[in-house]
Amino acid sequence: MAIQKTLIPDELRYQLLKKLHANPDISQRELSRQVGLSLGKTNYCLKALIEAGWVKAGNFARSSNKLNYAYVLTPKGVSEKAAVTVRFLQNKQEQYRQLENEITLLKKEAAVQK
Amino acid sequence: MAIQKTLIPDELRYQLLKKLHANPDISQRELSRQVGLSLGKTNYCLKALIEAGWVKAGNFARSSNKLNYAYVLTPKGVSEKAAVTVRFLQNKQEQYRQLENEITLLKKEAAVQK
DNA sequence: CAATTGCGTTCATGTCGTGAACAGTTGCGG
DNA sequence: CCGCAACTGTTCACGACATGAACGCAATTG
Repeated sequence: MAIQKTLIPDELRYQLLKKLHANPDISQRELSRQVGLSLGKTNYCLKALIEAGWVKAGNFARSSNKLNYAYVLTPKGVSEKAAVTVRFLQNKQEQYRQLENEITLLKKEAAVQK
Repeated sequence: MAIQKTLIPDELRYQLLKKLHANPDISQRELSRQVGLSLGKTNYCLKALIEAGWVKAGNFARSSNKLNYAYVLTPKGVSEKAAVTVRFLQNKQEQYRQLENEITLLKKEAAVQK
């Protein structure tokens, strides 16, 4: 059986690409803080984004620092960011509709039990 | 350090109390199917509901069957069901508002990137 | 030239969901 | 009566996964 690498859900992908696009010169620790992930998971996701070809880890900070990479979105990464934003939006809108239904149902229940 | 028993979130509590109230004579397997839980977790949650005094496991099905309990809501269980329904509703409405905000933000982003 | 700081990376550890397996009970057909 | 199949609640070994302390390295500071 082929091993299925745990793939990053849209929500995470969206937030990471958004953060990185706005601020490529950011450490994994800082990124993990801003997105609310553990350091280990951030590292894992970042590698996945790089392997997917959406992000490139170049080192340009202060005179070619070996560490302290800059995580820049590739052209593919930019279009993926746009795509995932749209997908994410549609998802949210679907959730929105479902919530509407659930709320009206809940209101009825709450009224009955009062 | 005191061991913190994993407590059942409102959503689960709501769904379980609702199902049990509508149909007390239900097996754990059937309940797990309807609510979408694993058997093990269903068993765990049921015990928690019983320990909390919201549900009583009496055996009344076909001539005092030793197994095949009936899970009936206690008076406390009934009022908790009403309470959790209201809490759950408020929660959903809060989510609803947050989604509204997120969606408008996402729409802007999607428009910019187009 | 230490010492400190910050970096990316690793991985032992703990947490938690899962469902196959088990023992007990009932109902049914022979 | 007596298997036997079909159900029940309960358990627990297993796997999947998140976590963050620890490590080696580079750059900066004193």
